[in-house]
Amino acid sequence: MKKQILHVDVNNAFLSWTAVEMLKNGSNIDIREIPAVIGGDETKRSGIVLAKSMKAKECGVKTADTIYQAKLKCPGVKIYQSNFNIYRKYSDGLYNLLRQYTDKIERFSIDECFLDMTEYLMKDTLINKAYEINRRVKEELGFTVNVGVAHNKLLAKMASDFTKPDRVHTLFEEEIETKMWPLPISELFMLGKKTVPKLYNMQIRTIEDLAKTNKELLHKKFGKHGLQMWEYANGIDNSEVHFEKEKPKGIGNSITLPENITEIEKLEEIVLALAEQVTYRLRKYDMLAKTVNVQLRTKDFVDTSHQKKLPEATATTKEISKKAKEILHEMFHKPMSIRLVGVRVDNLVEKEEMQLSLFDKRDEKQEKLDKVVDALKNKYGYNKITRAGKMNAGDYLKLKDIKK
DNA sequence: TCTGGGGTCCTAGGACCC
DNA sequence: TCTGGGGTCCTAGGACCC
Repeated sequence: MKKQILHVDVNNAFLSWTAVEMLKNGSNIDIREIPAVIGGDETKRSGIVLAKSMKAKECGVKTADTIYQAKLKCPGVKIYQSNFNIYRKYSDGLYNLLRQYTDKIERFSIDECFLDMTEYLMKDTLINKAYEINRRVKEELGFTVNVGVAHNKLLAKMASDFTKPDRVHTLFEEEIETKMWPLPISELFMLGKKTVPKLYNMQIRTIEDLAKTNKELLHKKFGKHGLQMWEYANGIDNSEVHFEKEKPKGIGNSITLPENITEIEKLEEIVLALAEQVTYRLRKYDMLAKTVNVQLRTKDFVDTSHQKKLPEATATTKEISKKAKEILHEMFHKPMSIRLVGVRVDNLVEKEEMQLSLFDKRDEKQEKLDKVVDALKNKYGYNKITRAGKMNAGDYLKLKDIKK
């Protein structure tokens, strides 16, 4: 049986949500109506555009441009700082509205959802529901969404990306040739800036060109990715809407430092602070990690990462930060000027799944200590509680808006 | 004061085992 | 003396997404 899928995509999410919040707080300007962007903070060296208004887009401002570039392209553009607590609130508002239509919702990102509406068997009913969602979000929540209507997730997502904002688009199988095939390959989901030039060199320019390219040739040239791009170009996607809460596969935290660091002692403090955040989140999921990974970015934007297996799965700050420091020392073998430091854990397992053997070596005392600290953090907010020995690192980190 | 931060999945090479 | 070959685990890096 054919699935009935909707993809709901918030238009200029961060900017729209900021606009609605500002209006609610008594602002007399709607930043959706002026040249404006949501961006990081240049003084913290995180100055890139995260979202832009239509007027800013008309000047040529693109997502991920530097704030510096945005100002050049669009003199007088207004810059607003991002605030993920606000985004989470509006994202939840959208989710709660969509839940009135089905429980089978996948939160694909903070501003995108897939809905499995297979219960609405009539095609017209499905399209009517899409328009209803579009209208209700606008009226009840104050921002606009695009809704894509199709028989699989890929086509629904491609459809919601057609003309914006505030639109409903369908992309059923019989519409692929007219609506999707004429588009340039760069518009196809999962074709990024590395693959597109390679396809161009093969004289493949449109999605139709790709759809009609020999599948085996693509397989040979691009491996699994080649098969996937051929299927996507032909509108083939059998994936399910993953509506059940999924546990994360890895958890990471990284920070671009306010200035480059050359001393390993300072890096150690940053690594400890990052490991604290990572393990805090890990424990909130009731999970344990088997692998620790440290990432460094030099002043020249050269990224390296090293990872190591832990002797046993753990979630304690002590063991994970110890391993992270070990890795840091292994990586920092020559003078380096570091711009970004990251710590992440992978190979996560659920805590209950770990059977407690008689020879269990997990440090129960450390776990209890971590639990006390976590409870305090939950009560007073994350940044109120710091650990002795990370004061300098805290000086760097407290500048950032740390997400829970 | 040019270049974020959070993820997922895949690949390729080396180690190691039988 | 012409030294195979399959399988798994581990690691580093790359590509892509929002």
